[in-house]
Amino acid sequence: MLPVITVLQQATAKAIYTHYNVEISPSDIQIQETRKDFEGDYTIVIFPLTKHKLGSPPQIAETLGTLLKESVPFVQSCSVVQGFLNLTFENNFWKEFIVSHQGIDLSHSFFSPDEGKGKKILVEFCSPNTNKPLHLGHLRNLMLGESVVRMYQSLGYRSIACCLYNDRGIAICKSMYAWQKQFQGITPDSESYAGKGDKLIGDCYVAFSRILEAEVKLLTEEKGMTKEEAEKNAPCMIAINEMLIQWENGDPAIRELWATMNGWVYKANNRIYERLNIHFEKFYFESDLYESGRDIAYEALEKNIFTKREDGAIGIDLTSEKLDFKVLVRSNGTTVYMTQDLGTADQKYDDFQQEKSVYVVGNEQEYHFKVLFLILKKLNRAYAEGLFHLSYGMVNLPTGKMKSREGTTVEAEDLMDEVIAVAKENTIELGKTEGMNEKEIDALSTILGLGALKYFLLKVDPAKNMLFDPKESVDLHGHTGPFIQYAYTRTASVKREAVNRNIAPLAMMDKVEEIMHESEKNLIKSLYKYPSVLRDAANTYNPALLANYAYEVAKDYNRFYHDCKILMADKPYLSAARFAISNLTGQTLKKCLDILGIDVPERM
RNA sequence: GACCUCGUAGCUCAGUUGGAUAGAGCAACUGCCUUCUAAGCAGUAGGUCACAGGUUCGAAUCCUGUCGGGGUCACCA
Repeated sequence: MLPVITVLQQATAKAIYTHYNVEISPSDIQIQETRKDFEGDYTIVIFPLTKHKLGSPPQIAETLGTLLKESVPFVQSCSVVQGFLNLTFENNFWKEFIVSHQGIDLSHSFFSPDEGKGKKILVEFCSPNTNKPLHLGHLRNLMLGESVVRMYQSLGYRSIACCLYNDRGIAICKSMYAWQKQFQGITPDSESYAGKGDKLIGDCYVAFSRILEAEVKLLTEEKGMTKEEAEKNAPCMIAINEMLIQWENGDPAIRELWATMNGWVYKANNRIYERLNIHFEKFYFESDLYESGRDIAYEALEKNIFTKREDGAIGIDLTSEKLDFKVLVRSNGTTVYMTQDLGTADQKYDDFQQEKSVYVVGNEQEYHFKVLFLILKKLNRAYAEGLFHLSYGMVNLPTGKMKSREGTTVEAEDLMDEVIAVAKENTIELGKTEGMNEKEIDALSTILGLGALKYFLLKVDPAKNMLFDPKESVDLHGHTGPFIQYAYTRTASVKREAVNRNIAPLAMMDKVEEIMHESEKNLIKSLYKYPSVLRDAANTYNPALLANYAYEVAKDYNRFYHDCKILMADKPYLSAARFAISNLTGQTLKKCLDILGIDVPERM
């Protein structure tokens, strides 16, 4: 079944051709949903056609309206308001949609079109350092990445979630050094850490900053050094640089400490991924890949794609692209961050031969990825066309920016615990927990709390910076995850109740005039849009589109629920129709939330 | 300084490739549970779409400039 908009575009283009003998591409016909204050379902915008000299807008609209009524079976009537041709569909069109989709589950092609079948997409996200705990920013990243994975899965793609650990380098050495100095013998299992190795590492990292501060203070005050000199010459800085060299030389003791401490972070992060219901299929490690681009650089130099500067540095001149000369191998022979990215990109393609490859990384790295993708294109990589940087904005707090050095970060897991606790409080307060045991209450609170948090992060356009208000993020009313979850539980409740009432399926011969209450029709129209919303959201890598759509459906359902008796309607066919609509709503909401990584309860 | 990006109701955000009278939620006020879950529904109030020009049948949307927020401009990651 073609989407209505496509059908109408084609029919309109054809009508214009037969009547005016003017050829217009169907995709140039502007069609939109009719605004609420006007009569109609879809509207053709006539103004753009005036440039083909077909007459005045009202004339064209009248003519096309008449022709469309004849050629498109489901167009019942039309009205012309200025340059807009409003089309009203036969109620049968909407009923047909409900009849043919009643009782479908999430594996139905309506929810899971297979247009991406045989294609692969790789999504890299989270990409944490191993020297501090995941924070609020990572949560936004995680939710975006996971949603993109699931959107493409729903389109039939083989969708692969991967995560690149930045597990080596000077920052890691800082935590290691501080542990040696101040945390000897302390492990995640020590009393104050309750198994949370990421917190221990984070504390080490902060401790290093303190050590450095103290040493710098000493050097500036007693030896009269400048701040820069002091930072360079502080004993702890000398020590970590030494440590980095030892690491690179494979010093067993250093490597062992490194592996142990990273292990603490992996364990903690894995627990968080698990709690968020996020599953990475593949982990990459910087420690395996950090030199992997060097060969590519030399190879490119041979092919004259890269050049050697007078000072010996190898890189690529991008001034013709209005960018700078980008160094990829330093004059001392070492590689830079982007060199590693070249190697990693090849590695990914070797592993998966994907058509599309997405990097979910904050917008501060836009320039980096612009250059990286351009270089890969110039290197003629087969996968270069499928690269996409899903760039997202910062998450700010009401108190200002998060800064790890100032301790104003919000740690991911603390936040998760908090939203769950608040959800629990609210649930109990509302008296919704009657008949539930403690375990069930906790399970529900988790679904609601995390649902609120996840939805809060996903409803905002990824491109934009957002403000994270902790109070708002645990809200259960209004434009929130729990609001949508609640609408779902209503559909579930109706379904349970239906068993007692012998609701027959809706049949095509059932009367239609009466089943088109306004709030009923609005809901059906919203449900109908699901596949095109999914496509838009996937094509633009924007889960917010789906998040806002789910809210719209939930709102429409709540109005429908309020206005129309579902199981207790006057006529059996009314109940049948409404029950079918209710069920399709339930599945749609469940599917949308699932793509957003949000669970639904069956009652709340 | 150069480049990128954002600026919509008191606050947080929607607003399709330019289309009709710019929409939600929160906060405030008012109604609605004897009925499938009121974590809901309905209503009131709230706007110079930062500002100034331009493009055109038509601009929150496109162009130019100004102001303001954020970001990036490494042989850092």
